[in-house]
Amino acid sequence: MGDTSVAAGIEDATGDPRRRPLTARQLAALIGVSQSAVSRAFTPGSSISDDLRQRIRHSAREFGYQPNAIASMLTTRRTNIVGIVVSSMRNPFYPVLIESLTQGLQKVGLQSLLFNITPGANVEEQLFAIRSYNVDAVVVIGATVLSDKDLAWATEGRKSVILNRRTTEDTTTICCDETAGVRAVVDHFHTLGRKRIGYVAGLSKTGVGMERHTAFVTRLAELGLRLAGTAGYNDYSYPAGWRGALDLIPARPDAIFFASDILALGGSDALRLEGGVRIPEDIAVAGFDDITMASWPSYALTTYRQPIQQLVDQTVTRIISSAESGGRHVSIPGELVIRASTTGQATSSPEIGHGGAWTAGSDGHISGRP
Amino acid sequence: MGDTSVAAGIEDATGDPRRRPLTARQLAALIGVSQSAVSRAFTPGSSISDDLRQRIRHSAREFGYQPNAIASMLTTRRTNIVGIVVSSMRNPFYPVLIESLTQGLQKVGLQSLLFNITPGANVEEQLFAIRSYNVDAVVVIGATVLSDKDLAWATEGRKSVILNRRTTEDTTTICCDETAGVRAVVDHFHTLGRKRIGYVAGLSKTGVGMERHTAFVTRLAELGLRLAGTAGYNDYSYPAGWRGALDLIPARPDAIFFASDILALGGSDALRLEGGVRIPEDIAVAGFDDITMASWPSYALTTYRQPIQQLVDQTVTRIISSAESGGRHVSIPGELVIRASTTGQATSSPEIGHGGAWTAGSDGHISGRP
DNA sequence: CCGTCACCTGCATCCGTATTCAAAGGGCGC
DNA sequence: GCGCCCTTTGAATACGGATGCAGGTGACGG
Repeated sequence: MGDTSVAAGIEDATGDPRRRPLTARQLAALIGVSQSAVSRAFTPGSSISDDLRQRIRHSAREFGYQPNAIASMLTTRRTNIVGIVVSSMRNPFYPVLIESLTQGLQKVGLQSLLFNITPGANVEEQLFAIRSYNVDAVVVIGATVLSDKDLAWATEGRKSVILNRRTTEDTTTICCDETAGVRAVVDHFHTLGRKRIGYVAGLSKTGVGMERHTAFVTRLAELGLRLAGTAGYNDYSYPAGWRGALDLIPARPDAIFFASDILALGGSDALRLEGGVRIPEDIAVAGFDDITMASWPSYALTTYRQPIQQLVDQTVTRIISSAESGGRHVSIPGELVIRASTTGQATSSPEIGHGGAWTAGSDGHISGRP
Repeated sequence: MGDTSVAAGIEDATGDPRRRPLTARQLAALIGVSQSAVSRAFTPGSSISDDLRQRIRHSAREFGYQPNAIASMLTTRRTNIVGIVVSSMRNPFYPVLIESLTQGLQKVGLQSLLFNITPGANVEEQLFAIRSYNVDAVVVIGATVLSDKDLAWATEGRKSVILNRRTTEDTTTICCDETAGVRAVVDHFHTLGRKRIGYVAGLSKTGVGMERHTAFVTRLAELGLRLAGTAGYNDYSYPAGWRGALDLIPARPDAIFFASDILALGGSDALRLEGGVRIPEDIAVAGFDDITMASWPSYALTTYRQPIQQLVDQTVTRIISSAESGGRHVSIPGELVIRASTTGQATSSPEIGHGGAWTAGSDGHISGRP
């Protein structure tokens, strides 16, 4: 349980007795006030005069005092830490989501403790860790590795938000509006006159994959379109998309919807490089997520953009609000992004986000260029 | 300093008085032993009989007791938390590195607290946080946003490892052997008979970019090859690679070395889609890192693979060892991965890592396929 | 049979801060 | 001038577990 730590062998970094940081009591003694005063100087909303607070904070800077967050966690029973549970960052959608989430949390003074739950590994140990670290909230991203039971145990007694995953447990889940997204894509195919539509799926279990698939089949039926076929390899990855697309070729689809962009990228390459298929002339292709690469001119992938910022905002809001933790299912609409993989219209060159340009002569010297 | 927390407004998740978890003292009372005994039952290597330990741990499971990690941090002065400082996860190399690192740390019982330092943002606040959370060690990944001074302050008094970045401070840095890598690539170009080689750089300051550039120019000179030109946009990104590659076309290179894979991908697309260049017939292309996408058949990018697992292993080793924190520069060789972007030889289809295959009929029902 | 010693166990104390409570000080109205 | 109340401050205690120290037990040798 708690003693599996090989790091019990972690040792002190400095040979000499590491100078312990100043404590509130010491600082208080130095400047002739009480420890309480020091504590109050760093506690927003506490009863202390502006004058004293300024004086103490000034001395704190001078002597290098910083409140010990660990100690205050013990008394306040709040860690200001959010546990982020994730099972893989291989799908490019996740790093961006995690980055946004981390930054969103930072903005409100929360830190992110990352729990990487890998399939075969020490799942139980990690779940124990989540609990013993007393995180204020848990955000689960995908992580279909975890059973609903595991999930419930990990989030028991604390706020939690589940992103991009379904669960039968009574917790808040926040997702992009999968159904609307899938419909938008299918409708787009329909508008373009495509009749035989194939589907390449990702995971089939607790993820949002099932929903996308259901919505897809439903919408197809509503529009009277033909499901050319379905393929999937229980994995959201480029190779899975590659093989899934090839599997569908015999069914002669004129459009393929991939359950996620990363699948679509693999599928597109397979179609073009191995299948000899032209996109979108022979087969139109669309994905879901709008990862960075979807916008690369080499793919120009039509896709449904997940509203990352809003997903994050909602997540942060629910974490810092006092709302009961009971289950709420938030569904946020995304946005259909139409690119050449369905329309064939060329896309413009990518734009550089930031940073100045510079070039250098053949002598290798690099010089600035405004 | 410590009071900027908007999350001070974080509120209790449950309306009813949240049942506090069992404490060691309570458990001790329940089973008629002392609190010390409970503590020892969960402290490896402490003086306690096997019998008692088993009994206590058994009751702990029964009553749902778990040691409070926060409380033990206070007395042991060890958090078993490693701060991971990162500035962006946009370059696909980083998510994989972070994932590996997190898992490597987990294996030895360490958790990862993620600090996302963004350019314009609350850098100072984050640095304060790193210190006040008393992390046992700090791992800085890239993060050229931070000045050497910031770095020193954040890592002061604790173990630290800097990955993929240079610093004048006296800390351990662990990098792939940039020089060997660049040489391997240049030599490869040379072997292929390429004579006019261009270079597309990334960041120019504290990153490893300068080293790669220096090594490149040096090796070129040694082999008597011609530097066709250098371009760069102070950014490791696809668009930067795109524009950098286009900048070089007038110089008529027959090979281009990109300072990182993500640049190379953008560059390759620019060359093919906008420049009308054939790869590798007209221009051979190589990158650095070996990110996942480099192996995609659409790019089949020759590159120098960073030894991620070894970088992680070294990092973890240094963190859990008692070695003095003084500066050591570890340089680990990677591996040249030759693909079609230089040789033109076709690459095989991508392989699916895991997960079973399944397909479905046109009725939308998904069935397993072994 | 008693002394010695190794091994366990409990008691008391400490980690560094938040917070309750009481007391001190100041301002104000009557 | 006095009482009252509000603000500000310090003393004391709690948070939950780790650990030094001393006491207790049993084994073993002499």
